[in-house]
Amino acid sequence: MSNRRDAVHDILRHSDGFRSAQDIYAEMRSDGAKIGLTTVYRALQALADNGKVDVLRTDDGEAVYRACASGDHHHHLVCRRCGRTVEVAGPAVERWAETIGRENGFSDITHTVEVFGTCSSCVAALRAG
Amino acid sequence: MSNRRDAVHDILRHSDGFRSAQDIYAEMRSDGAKIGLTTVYRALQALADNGKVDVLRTDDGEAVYRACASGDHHHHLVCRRCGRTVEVAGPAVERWAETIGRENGFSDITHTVEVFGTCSSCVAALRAG
DNA sequence: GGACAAAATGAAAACCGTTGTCAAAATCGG
DNA sequence: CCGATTTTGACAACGGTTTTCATTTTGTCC
Ligand SMILES: [Zn+2]
Ligand SMILES: [Zn+2]
Ligand SMILES: [Zn+2]
Ligand SMILES: [Zn+2]
Repeated sequence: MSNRRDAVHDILRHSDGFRSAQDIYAEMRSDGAKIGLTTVYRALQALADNGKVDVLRTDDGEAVYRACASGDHHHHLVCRRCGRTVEVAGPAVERWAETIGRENGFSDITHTVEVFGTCSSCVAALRAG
Repeated sequence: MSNRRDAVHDILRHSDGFRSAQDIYAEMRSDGAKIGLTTVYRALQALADNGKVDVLRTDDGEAVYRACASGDHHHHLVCRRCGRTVEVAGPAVERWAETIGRENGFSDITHTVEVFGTCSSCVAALRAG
């Protein structure tokens, strides 16, 4: 039914790192797709609401999206240069967050965890410079 | 020298949780201070650049600031209802982030970690209805 | 104290990602 | 088909932040 939503989802599935709405919109337009920016935003919102994509905020406040392979709770190791992203599990972190919350009398504990670095290919590229 | 910067810093020092620029501006104005919003933004930027305050982004992309007691690397346990914030250390998380990065061939590893929950007083307030 | 240069200030405009509006277009149901 | 419902997208509006730039304050040297 919702062909547009699927189109947006497909773009994300074929991307490695996190992508912004405007980014996705630009790619779709340059691919000849007839779609409006509003619709891209709406599709991303719906996908995020249904847990189909992960969302996070860049340092400058922009929302970026990714269709992750894992549907389970996980975190991300992101190359700050090329955006390459690896999904990682962190049972120790999950336990730590829960414990630290409890110890301080907090309930309904959630957390956000992201790891950044420079991936090996980017290091190589920099060396070749 | 920079009287305004200190004034902004003071507001943060007397606040418990994270505060937004507009929030701080409103408080200063209602306290009779003669200051512009631009200056508040500039002061916060400078304080953040000098590592005097911690910054993070809310879910809706707003930047919020806090003058933390600890100058060392630490994370935050934040009440999502009243904003009360506890500074927490997580040596296990530091190690985990470093390891997971290394294992995937990443270097210059950094991370962001925040824990959210409902603090005990908020739970009590909710119960009292 | 002046005089002048450099830095700080703030009102208003510009910026930019995002959301709301609403009429047109596509889709559905009968 | 035909009316009802949903989806779409151009455009305007919004809100937080940054830029601009003329004015004010501060620092320095005499
Ligand atoms: Zn993910
Ligand atoms: Zn987790
Ligand atoms: Zn802190
Ligand atoms: Zn840490």
